[in-house]
Amino acid sequence: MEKYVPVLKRAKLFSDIGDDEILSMLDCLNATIRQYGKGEYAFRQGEFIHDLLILGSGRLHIQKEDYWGNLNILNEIRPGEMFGEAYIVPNSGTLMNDVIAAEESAVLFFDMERILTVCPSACPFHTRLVKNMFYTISDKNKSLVQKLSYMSQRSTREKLLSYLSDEAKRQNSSSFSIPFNRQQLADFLSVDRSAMSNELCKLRNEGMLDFHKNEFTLREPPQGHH
Amino acid sequence: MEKYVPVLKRAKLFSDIGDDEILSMLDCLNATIRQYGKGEYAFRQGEFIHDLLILGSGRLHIQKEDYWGNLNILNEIRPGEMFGEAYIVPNSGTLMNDVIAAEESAVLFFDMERILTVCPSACPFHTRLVKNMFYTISDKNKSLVQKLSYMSQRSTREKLLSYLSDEAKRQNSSSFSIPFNRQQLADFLSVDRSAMSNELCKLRNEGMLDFHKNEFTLREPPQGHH
DNA sequence: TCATTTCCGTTGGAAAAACAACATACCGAT
DNA sequence: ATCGGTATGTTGTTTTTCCAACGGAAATGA
Repeated sequence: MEKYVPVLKRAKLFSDIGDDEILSMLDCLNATIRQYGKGEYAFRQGEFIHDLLILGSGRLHIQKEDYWGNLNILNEIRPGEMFGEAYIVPNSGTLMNDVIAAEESAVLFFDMERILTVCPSACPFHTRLVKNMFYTISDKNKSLVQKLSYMSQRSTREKLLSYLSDEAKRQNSSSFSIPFNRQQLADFLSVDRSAMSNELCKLRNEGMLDFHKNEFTLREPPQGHH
Repeated sequence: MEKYVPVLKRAKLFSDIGDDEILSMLDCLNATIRQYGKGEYAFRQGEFIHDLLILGSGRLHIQKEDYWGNLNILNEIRPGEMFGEAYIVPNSGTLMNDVIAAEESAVLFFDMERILTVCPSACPFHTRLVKNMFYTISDKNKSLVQKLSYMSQRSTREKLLSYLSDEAKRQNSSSFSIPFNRQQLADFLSVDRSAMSNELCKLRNEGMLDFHKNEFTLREPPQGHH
């Protein structure tokens, strides 16, 4: 169990909690480990999840298979990442996805009841843990809402403008850089790369913005333009 | 303050907590109220939020204005709903949206620090509150992830299939009803209603599914079909 | 330096979605 | 049953996106 302390130390859930405390909390939280071989299903659609899960080592894929058997990889989980936390809620129903080990992996199981039910005195860092938990989920929540606001735009142009506009706000400057190359940005916005590239250049020609590589600058559109 | 107890009682955050406890917790959590007139800005893009917010009465609109001034109503908040919780996280940056009172409204402010820091003994329902908090956010999180998985599909057809497939899983039957009419479903999936209606009928003609009104049945596609 | 690879922009044709306009079915009220 | 309103389905046109293919620029590495 000790071998995973360095991984957990970097996990948001345990930020600001020291090595010793983490180790003692693993006990307090009733943590257990399960190993999965490459290609093995860790969880299947339809299962109930009762524990908070953190990947200790390896790599997991969150996959979805629809009614007609079409497969779709939704997400890749890296060591230290928490997952499945949304399904621990009572009456949240069963898992809607499959979780499969992309390589030999170890998953840590934490008893959720113990995390949320504060122990009387044993763990002084329990409050810290609850806060981290809340912060982690809230953060995820926030980025999901933002992404959704881009994706709900109908056209590639609008998707780009809403995303870039938000980044300008977030970085508090009309000049900013983005953490994506073109292909990644296209994937993030769920559009075709070449079409997006084309649209970006149109926007530049119209004077809405400038860019080179992943440095962007938003501009006031020329007067009289619609 | 007492007048809002019935509203809070119905709020997920206070579920399973009695009237008396709610009232005493309002004190414990340092709750305050602010009133907003119709059309007044409750919060503006760029502000920091430190408190958990619940709408006591009225109606709020979450709006977004982009760099070029285009307005977009993202969400409508009803009494009892919690909002802005994602921005309480330290270093989460400032609010990305405007919040405007669509009608005369009252907003309750709760001190987040006090919610997450468990008081020694005074509030026996504090643990319940923390759980509710977690459950509420997780629930939201789950539905966001799901919606995102539909929206990230490129075509209307794929959006429909992934949504309907998920509903079949969730209701554990290939026959199920959905909580939307056509226009609402189109809005939910961010597509054009008539195009979606058209696509649904194509799918029916291909033998993939059947429906009338908001009752759907998924079917195995006929053999030999691609 | 040269070869290889990756990234980015461009183009044209095919496919799909949006849009507008209309037809039909359904529903509630009188 | 009739009327008005709403929800849904249908069709044809316009616009947009997707897709595949290509060329040049920049980065990488031998």
